[in-house]
Amino acid sequence: MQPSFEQQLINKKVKPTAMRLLVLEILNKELNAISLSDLVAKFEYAEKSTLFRTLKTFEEKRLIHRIDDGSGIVKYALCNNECDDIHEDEHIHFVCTQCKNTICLNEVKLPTIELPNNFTLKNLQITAKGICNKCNS
Amino acid sequence: MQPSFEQQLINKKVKPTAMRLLVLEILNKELNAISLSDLVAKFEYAEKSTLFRTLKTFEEKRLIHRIDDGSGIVKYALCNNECDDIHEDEHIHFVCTQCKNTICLNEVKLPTIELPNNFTLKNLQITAKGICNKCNS
DNA sequence: CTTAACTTTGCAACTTGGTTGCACAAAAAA
DNA sequence: TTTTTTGTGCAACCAAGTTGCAAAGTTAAG
Repeated sequence: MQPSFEQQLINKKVKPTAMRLLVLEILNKELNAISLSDLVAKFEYAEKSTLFRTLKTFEEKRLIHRIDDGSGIVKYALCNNECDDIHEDEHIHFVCTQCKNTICLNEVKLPTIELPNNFTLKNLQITAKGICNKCNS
Repeated sequence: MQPSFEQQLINKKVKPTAMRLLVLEILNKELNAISLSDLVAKFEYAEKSTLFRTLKTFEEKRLIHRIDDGSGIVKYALCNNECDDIHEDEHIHFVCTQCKNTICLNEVKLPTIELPNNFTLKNLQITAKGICNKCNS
């Protein structure tokens, strides 16, 4: 059974304020990755800086991970549970060129890449662009 | 034999102004991808908007390609010759976490990725992060 | 050659995303 | 309850990217 939003926050050592609960709720509802502006837009009276700091806290405490999908705008999505330890955002992101949504493809496994001599790989960031399942149907 | 800078511009149907020749020269010297600000910094008296438009023109006329390496800052690098037709930036970019340079790895071939059902792939953008050959030696 | 038409450049100004300082409110600790 | 810490709201700022406009430069037409 899913822990409550409040419990989710407590588990990650984040004090569950009203603001944070609201943001967490939105992130849970949201299937796609959202940006700070997206988030601001979901509130009637929004304080950008507070939301910014909320996202920052969530990221530091590993509730969410940051996504750079090549749009130039940072987006965020909830972490999977595994994020607890590694927090390496080790999955592909898909950007639909039609609906513009950014989706975490957790199930797709990362390929191995052969780098030239003397290059050391720390981490791979892959963004696939195309048409998503919803726009295709 | 390499065509002159002027000839390169004419070939791509770009009027070879003094400004553009200077920028092309810089891009040719530069091994790594550079941003607009990087470019501005290379001039004593620089007009950001002119350089911005120069890069834009170069990109439209396919002399250079745009790179989003996850830094949030757009960078540019000269196209290979093949860019004439496809202009799909079909190679991996490497970002060195030490020297911060962004390098086009033209020789590394792109992996194939299996997307879930109903996703159509148009294009893959891969950024590898780690330590580059220079920093490693 | 001279005027008209178009292109490029320089300058200022603006937009947007991201970020910070500061004071006040709220919560936790003493 | 008082002190200390933490969170929030507001204003302001920064950097990257971008645009409008007029002056300068180029090219084409008469």
